Amino acid sequence: MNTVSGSTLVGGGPIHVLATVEERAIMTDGTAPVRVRFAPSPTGFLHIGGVRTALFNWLFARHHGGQFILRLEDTDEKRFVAGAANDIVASLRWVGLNWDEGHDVGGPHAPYIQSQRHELGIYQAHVEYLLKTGWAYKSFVTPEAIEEMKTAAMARGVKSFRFRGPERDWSLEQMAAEEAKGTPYTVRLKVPTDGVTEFHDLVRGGEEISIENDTLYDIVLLKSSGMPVYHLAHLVDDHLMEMTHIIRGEEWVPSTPYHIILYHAFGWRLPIFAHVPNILRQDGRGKLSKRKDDVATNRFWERGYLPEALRNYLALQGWSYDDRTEMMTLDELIERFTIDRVQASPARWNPDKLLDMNGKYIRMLAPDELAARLLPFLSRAELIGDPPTADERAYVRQLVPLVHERLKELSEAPDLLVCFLREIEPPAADLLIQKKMDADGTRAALEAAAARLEAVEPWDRAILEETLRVLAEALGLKTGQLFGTIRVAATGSKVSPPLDETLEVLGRARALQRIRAATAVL
RNA sequence: GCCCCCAUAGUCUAGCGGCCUAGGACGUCACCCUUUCAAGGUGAAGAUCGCGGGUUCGAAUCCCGCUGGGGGUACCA
Repeated sequence: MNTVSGSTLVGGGPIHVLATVEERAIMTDGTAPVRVRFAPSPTGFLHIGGVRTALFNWLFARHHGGQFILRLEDTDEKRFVAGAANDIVASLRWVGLNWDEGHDVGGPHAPYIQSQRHELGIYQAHVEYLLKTGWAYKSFVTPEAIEEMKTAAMARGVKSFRFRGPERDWSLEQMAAEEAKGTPYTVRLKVPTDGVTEFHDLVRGGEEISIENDTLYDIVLLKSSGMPVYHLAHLVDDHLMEMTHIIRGEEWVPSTPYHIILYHAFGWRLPIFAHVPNILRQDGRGKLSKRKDDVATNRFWERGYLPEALRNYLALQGWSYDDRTEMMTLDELIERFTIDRVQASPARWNPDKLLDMNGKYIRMLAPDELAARLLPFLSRAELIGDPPTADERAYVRQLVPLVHERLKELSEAPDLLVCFLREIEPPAADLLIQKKMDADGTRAALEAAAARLEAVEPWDRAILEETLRVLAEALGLKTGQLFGTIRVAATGSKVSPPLDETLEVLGRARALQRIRAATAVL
């Protein structure tokens, strides 16, 4: 029996082809610690769908009082992107997830980065075992040759080509001889050619998912570079790291049979599988893609989304609690999240819903908190300093009530508040002139308003409103007409927070100066 | 092509044989509130539960077929 990194390589226990119903129950009844993982590949920014899968794993672990592990699967040398790991970590933390074990926090099963585990020889040792037991073989056929075999087979009328290496029946000696010649090779799994492979899925419930082995092929386990492929590496690590449940995207369902066969080959007990539904694009045509959709998690912050809103929305992509509860705190999600309520059918990305939820979360924020979250956006728009001065902070805090229930994205704040933080150009005459009014009437109204506002005491929104209402009546104007004109004059825009509050926060001097400047335009 | 999975309004979903004249949310529309925009309130439209067969006294709920959608089909994960 080989021992690798302190873990038993191959157990001598019984082969569990399927975890029994009883075992599945035991593994989630709290008597056995639940251990799940999120294992992203550092090939770019973290996809929003990845966050959803991570969230489900995390909620599952927390719900059952188990452990959540982060593992980096960087066995693809070609697609590796420097810095991606940092982005993934930052994105996960941003939405509020933490992990009990991982490359950055350590843990009893370190290392948690596959390239490092590869260097330790972990995968190679496991492959040796498969080779020795006849579950794998070295294949010297080149990719080009396989391609030729495929076209030839198709030409012969074979409906689907399943590659099985001619070396399947070679002896270890034959393989060694070929290897000695220096011929490059891959190691492939010797997949049974008959019978069926079946497994149970927590999300799909009901019957076992069953696949005819003759529709499978001999997958590569070790690339010619010696680097393991996902199918081998993730499985060895999941076993060594003692995962009890594998919660992953449904795109893995088709390759699960290979994994079952591998577990069988190693004589390991199966973990429990739960394939969570994909998130489809808005139009339903395919799953969200990095190329076509705005799915970079790290972009949601700058787009003005609150992590709690994104997290809540994501929790509802493929999972629901009941027929009406949608807004849930982290603790509520943990308490309520169970796999049996995860949907088997794909969800669809719905930006409108996310936006609505974000608005709701913004409205739930305490004013001080919203002010704090708004500062970076205002700084980025260069409306305040970076970092902001104490005066700027205080002023922004004053502005919060004006936009609090009007924001759906924090990123909208600069546009809404620019007129308070910057001087404005005098507005165009046609903007100032309200319905059923003309230039003369508008000028007269603004002049009268300026006169009244000059004298108002104190400069308080209730007084301001009352003053202007009285004025409107005196001028024979509708409140909407007078307020509209002053609004444009004071803010440069037809849309603004309520005029009384706007004037109050603007201050008498600036308000009057702007109204007078506008009057001059007419 | 082959294999696998899925199927309730435009979208997300509740429903797990009778509580359903199918509930909630987003979106849409109308009205109310109102100084604009939001927010909030009220209400409406929108689903013959994809289609066709069964099982059953009874089916959105169970079974089969079809259709449709999605996923997979790499020395990527």
